Amino acid sequence: MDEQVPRDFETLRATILDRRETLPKRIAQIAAYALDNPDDIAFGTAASIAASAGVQPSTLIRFAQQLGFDGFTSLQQVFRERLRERNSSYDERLQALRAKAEGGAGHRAIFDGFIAAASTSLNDISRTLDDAHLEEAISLLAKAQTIYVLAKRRSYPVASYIAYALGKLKIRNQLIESAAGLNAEMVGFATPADAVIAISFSPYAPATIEEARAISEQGVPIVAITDSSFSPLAQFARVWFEVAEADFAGFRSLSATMALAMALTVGVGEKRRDASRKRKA
Amino acid sequence: MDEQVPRDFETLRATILDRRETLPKRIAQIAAYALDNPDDIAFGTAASIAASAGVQPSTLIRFAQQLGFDGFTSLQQVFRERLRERNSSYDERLQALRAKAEGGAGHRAIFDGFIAAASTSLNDISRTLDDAHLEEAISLLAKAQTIYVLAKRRSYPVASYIAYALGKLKIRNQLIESAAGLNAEMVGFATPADAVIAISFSPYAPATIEEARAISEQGVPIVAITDSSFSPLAQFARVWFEVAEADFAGFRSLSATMALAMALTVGVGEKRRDASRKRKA
DNA sequence: TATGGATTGGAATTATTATTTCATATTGCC
DNA sequence: GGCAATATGAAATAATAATTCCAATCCATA
Repeated sequence: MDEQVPRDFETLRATILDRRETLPKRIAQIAAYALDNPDDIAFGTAASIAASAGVQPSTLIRFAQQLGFDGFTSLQQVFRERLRERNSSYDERLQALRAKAEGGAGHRAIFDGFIAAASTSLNDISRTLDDAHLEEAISLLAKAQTIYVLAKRRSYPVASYIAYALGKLKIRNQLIESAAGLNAEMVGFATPADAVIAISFSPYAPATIEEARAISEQGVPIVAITDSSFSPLAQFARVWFEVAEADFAGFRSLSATMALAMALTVGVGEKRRDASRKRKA
Repeated sequence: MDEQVPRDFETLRATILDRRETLPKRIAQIAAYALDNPDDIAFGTAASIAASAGVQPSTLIRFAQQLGFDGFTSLQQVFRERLRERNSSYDERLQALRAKAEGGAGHRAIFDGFIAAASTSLNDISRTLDDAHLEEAISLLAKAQTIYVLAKRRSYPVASYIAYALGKLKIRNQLIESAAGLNAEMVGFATPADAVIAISFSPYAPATIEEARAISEQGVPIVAITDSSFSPLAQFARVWFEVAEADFAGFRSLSATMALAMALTVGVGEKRRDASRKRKA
C-alpha cells in the first residue's frame, strides 16, 4: 500500500481538489483553509493553524495523514518548499536573462539585457534608498519658490520628465537646457528661496558641475542625484542620493533614477497640498 | 535603552551591513550566512541553521539578541515576513502600495509605488514583446539614412534618450522638438529612405499624431511605440509595439518603454556594424 | 430507533526546539 | 606576559509544539 504522496504543491493541490467531495466535514474545512491560506500553513504551528481554521490540531494531523503524509510536519514541508521556489524564481529569472543577453543571441538578447539592467537597478535602489534623505529632500523642495532642474546628456531625459511632472502638478519650475546658451543668465536668477534638482552621473558633464557650483555659491539649496560620494555634485548638494544604475551594452538604465525623480516630484506635490490645506484650516 | 529593532528585512539587512565590521568572528559568520541564505533562516530550526553556518545554536541566539531581538524566534519572523511579502505578486503589491500612498502613509510609500509600477511594467513587456516585431523594426531602422525621433510631453524623455544614444552610436538622427515651431518644415525633409521612431500614449498628443500622419504620407516608414491597437499611431506605422505601462499617482512608468527604446537603438547599432563589416569582407 | 462504524474534540504524552547557564577560550590592553 | 573583558562551546533546562489516545458524538443503515 504505497500511496502516492504528493511532494510538490501543485500535485497536492490537485489531489485535494480531487477528493474534496469525499472528505469528512472537518477535514474538508481544513482542506479548504489550506488551499486558501497556503502561507499560513507554511509558517504557522499546528495549533495556530487549527485555531484559524476552526478545527482541532488533531484534525489537522488526520488531514495530513489522509493525504499520505506521516504527520503535519511533512505536509508543511510541501507548503514551505512552494514558498522557496516561488521566491527564488525572480532572481533566477533575472540571472537567466542576463546570461542569455551576454550570450549575445540576436536582438531579443539585447532587449532582455536592458530589462535585466532595469530590474537590477530597481531592486538595488529600493534596498538602499534612505527614507530620511527622501523626507529631507522633499521638504527642501516643497519650500522652494521655483524648482530649477539641471541635467545634461544621459541624465537629461530624467530632467525633462521631472519638468513635465512638475508642470502637471502646477509647481513652478525651470528646466536648464543648454540649447540657447543662456544657462549662465538663467542660473543667475535663482535665489536662496528657490531650490535645484541636479542629476549627473560619471563621467560628469562639465557644464552641469559648473552650473551646480555657480548656483550653490548663490546660496540656492541643491538636491542631487548622482552615483557616488566622490561625485563633484555631492559636494555642492544639501541632500544627495546615491543611485547605482546597472548598465548594458554601454548604456545605463535610467529606471531607478526615474523612480526616485518621480517620488520626489509627487512627494513635493503632496507636501504642498498638505501645507496649503493646513493654512486654510 | 529602547534599541531600534529592525522590523522589516531591508532595515535588518542594512543594520547588519552597517555593523559588520564591529561584530565578533562567529557572530559575523552567522550574519554573513543569514544574508546569503535568508530562506534557510526563514524555515530552519536554530540547530539546523547553526549547523549549516558552522556555529553553535547559542551563537545564533546571541546574534539575534545583539540586533535587539529577544531571541532567535523573533529574528526569524522578519525572515518569514520577507518571504510572504516577496511572494505576493507584483500586482498585489502595487495595489497595496497605491492604497497605502492614498492613505497618506509617508513618502516612502510613494517611492515604493513607483518602483512597483516600474517592475510591473518590465515584467509585463518582457512577457508580451514579440521577437519578430523587434527584428522587423530593427532592420527597418538600420536601413534608414536619418532616423527621426518623434514624441511629445510624457513620451518626450524617451525620445531624448533615444536621440542621445543614437548620437553616441554615431547614427544620424533628428529629434523633432516643438520648441522652435519649425516641426512642419523639419518633417518635410524626411524621405522614404529615412525612418521614424514615434512614441505616444493615450491621451495622444495631437501634434505627434499630426506629424506622424504627415510624415507617413511622404512614404517614410514609421516604427511606433504606443499603448493599444486603437492608438491612432498604430494606423500610420509600418511596425508598432504595444507597451502597457503601469501607472502610479497619476504618472505612468517609463521603464518598459525605455528598455524597448534602448533595445531598438542598440539593435540598430549592431546591425549597422555587422552590415559594414560584411561590405568590407 | 437501535447499532456499528466513522468522525471529532480535548487532554495527555512525547518530541522537538529554543534558550540559559556555566566552564573554557580568546582577545585587547596595560 | 598578565589581567580583565569579551566571546565561544557544550550541555542542561525550559518552552513550545506535534502527536497520540480515548471518550463523546455523529451518521448511515437496518
